[in-house]
This record gives sequence, structure tokens and C-alpha cells, in this order.
Amino acid sequence: MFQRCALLREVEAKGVRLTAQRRALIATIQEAKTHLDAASLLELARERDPNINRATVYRTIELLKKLGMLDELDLMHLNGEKHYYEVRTQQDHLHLACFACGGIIEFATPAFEMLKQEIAVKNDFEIQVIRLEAGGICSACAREKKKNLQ
Amino acid sequence: MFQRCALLREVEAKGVRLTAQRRALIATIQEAKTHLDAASLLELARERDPNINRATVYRTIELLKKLGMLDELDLMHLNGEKHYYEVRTQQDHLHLACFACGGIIEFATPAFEMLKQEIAVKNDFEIQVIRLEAGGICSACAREKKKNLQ
DNA sequence: CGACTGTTGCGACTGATTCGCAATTAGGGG
DNA sequence: CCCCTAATTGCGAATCAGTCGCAACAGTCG
Repeated sequence: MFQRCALLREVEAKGVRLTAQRRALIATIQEAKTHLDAASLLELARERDPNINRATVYRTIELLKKLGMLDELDLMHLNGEKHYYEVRTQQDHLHLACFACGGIIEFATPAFEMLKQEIAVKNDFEIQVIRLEAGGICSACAREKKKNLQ
Repeated sequence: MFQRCALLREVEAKGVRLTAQRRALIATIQEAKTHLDAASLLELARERDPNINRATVYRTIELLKKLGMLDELDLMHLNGEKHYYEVRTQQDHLHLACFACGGIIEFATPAFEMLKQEIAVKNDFEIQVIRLEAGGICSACAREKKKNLQ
């Protein structure tokens, strides 16, 4: 079950020691349906392996971030100061957080890739991590609001 | 001295009650030469008015954020989990944080404004706040690194 | 199957931010 | 100009995410 996890194989390929805890955490992150924060990641991972400690979660997150395999998000702090994590994908995408309903929209566009290029070239800056987040009102909530004003 | 502060006049115009503490905090933010976190803001503001409490700093930051006059930054958490603040400007700009030297580069480009437009239109999303931050290696540090490898 | 080294659990700790409540104060109406 | 009231503040305790030191444990390589 953990064996066919792409992220796991990638970590292995980098010569990182694979412990039971790391396997469970990586599988959990990879199969997550939503953006997980450290606490939810711990909770979910414990369903696979109850012997996981909070400190290990933070240490593993740190490891995966350093390996460039995990991205950290704030999601505009809609729910407090914690961070959320997601597996890094081929193409960077951005996150839109709705202040009204709390929903998160993901969006990718070539314009973002081009902007990245421009940033890197014009500032002679080697980008390792990039994060674009916006907060505002999604279309459904905007309609809702308008309706209530009538 | 506080009177000629543009931000202060703006806040006043919105019908917000102006206390001595808020005047001092707003003046401090406006005249800051670097990105301030809550603790440094408190420290600096106390030079103007020693009767300022930590809680008031956080409450004022919250207020100014809600008024859309202050933007919150992470600066890639180069120095821990705290947040940094800056007065919102006409044109949005992005922040590049160098993991090697800790330097921050600010950069604005029409491409960013256009990307914002595209995001808003394609997702039918009303953007209220937007934040683009990148982490990596600045040109000076890249040169330094290369030199040391030779 | 050891040994060596990296990893983990634990529990205490830190540092940023928030909260409840009583005391204070800005600023409009008289 | 003063008073009143609602908004704001100070205080100190509480919360909450994340970190640390250290002893016990466990992959991996030979």
C-alpha cells in the first residue's frame, strides 16, 4: 500500500533513510484530499501508524521542504496562524482563499510561469520556492452578497 | 509631526477613532525604513509614546489590515514564524528573500498586475489582498558560492 | 548479525498572538 | 466647554504552533 507511492520512491532515491513514521507521513500527505496542517497530518498519519509523535511530523515536514518536495501555504490565515502543506507539482499554481466561505481555489496559468521567469532574470535571483496567494470573495459568495442586498 | 502623516489622514477619513496609541503606531509604520514585525513595531512606537501595550499593537495591525491599508508578509519565515507589515502601496509588488544572506528584494512589474487581472477574471474572484513571495539565492550570494567552489 | 549513525519519543520550552475584563478616553451632543 | 457613551486600552493570563535536548531506538551497510 505504501509501496506504490510516487513521493516515497522519490524520497528513497535521494538516499534518505526511510522509517515507518516517514512512510506513513508521506503516504498521508500524498493521498490527502485537502490541504493539511501539521495537526491534521499527525492525526491522519496515526491511523496508519499510531506511533507517531508531533515532533516527528514537524521534522519530516522540514525534511520534505528542504528536499523541495513539499510546499508550505498560509491560505491567507483563514483559520489561524498554522501552515498547510501540499506535494510540489510540476507546474506551480496559486491559491485563492475566500474570506466569506473559506473555500480554496487553485489556479495555474502560463502567465505565472512567465512572471517567475521575469522575476528570476530581472533580479538575477535563483528562485527555489515561490508562493502566490490571494484573499477575497469567490463568485458564489459575491452573488450571495448581492442577493442579500436587494 | 504626526499631523503630516498621509496614512493617518486616511484612517481618520474612514471615521476611525484616533487614539494617541494609534497615532504613534501609524506614524511608526509609515516612517519605518525596514519591514517591521509586531515586536519591533512596539519597540519603535514606544519611542514616540511609552504607553503602548503589546495587545494594542496587534489590535491596531488587525484594524489596518481590515481597512486595507496594511499588508502582511512572511518573508519566507527567514527569521521564525513572525509576520512583517508594510503600508499598502498603489502598485502591488513582490518580495524575494535570500536564504543565504537574509536580504529582501522588492520588485514590481506590469506582468504582476496583468496576472492579477487574469486571476480575477478567469476565476470570477474579487481579489482584496494578494501576496507573492519567493525564496532562493540572490545574485551576490550566488557569485559568492561559485567563488568558494573554485 | 553487529555497529554506526541518523531518527524518534517525550516533555518541557519558546515565542507569537489572543483574550477577558476592568479602567480609561475620544469625540459628538447638549 | 463638559458630559456621556461606546470604543479602546492595559494588564496578565492563556492559547497555540512550533522547537529543543537528550536518552532510547532502528535503518542500512558491510
